[in-house]
Amino acid sequence: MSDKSFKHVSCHNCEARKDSLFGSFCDNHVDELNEQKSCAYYKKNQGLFLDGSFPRGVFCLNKGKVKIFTRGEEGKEQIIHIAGEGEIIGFRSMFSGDPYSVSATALEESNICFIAKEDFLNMIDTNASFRNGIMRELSKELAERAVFITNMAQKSVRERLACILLILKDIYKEEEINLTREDLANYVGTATETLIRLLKDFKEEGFIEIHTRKLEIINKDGLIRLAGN
Amino acid sequence: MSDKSFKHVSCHNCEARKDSLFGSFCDNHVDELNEQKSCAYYKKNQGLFLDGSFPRGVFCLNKGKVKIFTRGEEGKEQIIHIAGEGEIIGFRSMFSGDPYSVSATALEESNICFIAKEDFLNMIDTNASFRNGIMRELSKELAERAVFITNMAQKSVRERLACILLILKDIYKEEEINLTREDLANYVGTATETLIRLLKDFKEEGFIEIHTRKLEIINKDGLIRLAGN
DNA sequence: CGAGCGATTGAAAAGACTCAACCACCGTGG
DNA sequence: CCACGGTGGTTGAGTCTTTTCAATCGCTCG
Repeated sequence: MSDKSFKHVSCHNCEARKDSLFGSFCDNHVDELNEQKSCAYYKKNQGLFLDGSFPRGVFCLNKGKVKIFTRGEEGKEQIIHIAGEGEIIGFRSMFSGDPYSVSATALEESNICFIAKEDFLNMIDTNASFRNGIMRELSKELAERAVFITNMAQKSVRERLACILLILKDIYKEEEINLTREDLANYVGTATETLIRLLKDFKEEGFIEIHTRKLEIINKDGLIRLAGN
Repeated sequence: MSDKSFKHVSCHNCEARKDSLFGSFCDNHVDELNEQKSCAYYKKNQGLFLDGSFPRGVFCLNKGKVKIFTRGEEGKEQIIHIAGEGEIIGFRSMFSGDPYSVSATALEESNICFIAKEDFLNMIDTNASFRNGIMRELSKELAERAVFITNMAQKSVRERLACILLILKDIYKEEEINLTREDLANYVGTATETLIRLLKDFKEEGFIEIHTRKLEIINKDGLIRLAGN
């Protein structure tokens, strides 16, 4: 219903691909990838997949941002990760045979390609270096999540907010961070009201600037000191 | 220094292997595995590896329990996982080339085999079904950790304790749960004192029995209701 | 028998959440 | 062009959970 066709990006000159796990593909493989993938435009807040549904393939983010989240008992979202350009989304569930354990939703207008499970698994089986890249990625994420767990368990909300802002800085690069207060709170793992109060504190302490909805980090080192890891 | 030689267990009749990722190995592969692995006895509190050091291979737990943990800023442990019999430990870091992001320590007297990185990676490359098992395992753990993060972020300490007790029940099976209060607190992500108070509550509410240091779950359904997921 | 670690308890303080109300901006329809 | 409704943002007050600190207890290992 919302598949307004976006420009079909070729994998060959896809900037995002170059830093991605597909980056080391030789021309032949890129050809193949380019034929197999389909391209779609996603509106803000449009879902890619839902927790509990069965995966049919992986998504590759050409342009935009996507939040990966779970839902707790009362339906409250917990954001686990925000994917940026070049990221492959949903490949974890390609291997387990289980339904998705997380949901994914576009945070802004995004251009996202899709590769069918069969094609993806075929790449994994036949391309050892790609496979190793995927395994490395799985391992890295596992390590990241261990740190995340530790932060959640041991840091104050204030420290966690500093951590998350630094992570977001890396994702948004030179752009301003553009998330609803609720999404940000659901990433930090706190109540929206608490988050708002802390943002105000951070502003007063000169760590950030608030441009209505968007955030700009103006004292990265200060945040690093505050975050403490 | 503490390598009191334990009985050398053969992979062929290793009970733990049968439920493990090595379980589907054919006889030839088991032979090979058996020759490659070395076997060692670990005392309680003896470390397998430390965060930051470089992995030289993987560990396979024949008998005992091993805690996997990180350390937060002030050195406080956060337990991420407790491994039981049949688990392969440390294979995540085989792929990334990075040093360990977590530490591992035996929680009780354990018998643990070791497989050199080279041999392990060779198995991965040559044995597709084993490889798939490993990838499935990586994915499963990723999913588990997403749940863990959500629990940490959204549940009260009381609910988290219920969750963790249920997880421990699955690991310890019919045995009583045998952890220091501090380890348990570091798993739940709370202060030791808070944990002790909650254990007392749980006892008074008829969920558990406390035998000095050991815990026994006597109302699993109650805990499930309390944990709420 | 004594040292020391792990377990326990109490009291006070801090951090975070909830609830309730209010504001501000934005797009819509009249 | 303006009033209206709605969503997302903000603020305040009160409450509750959880932590911290300090002290005590009890068991076990040399």
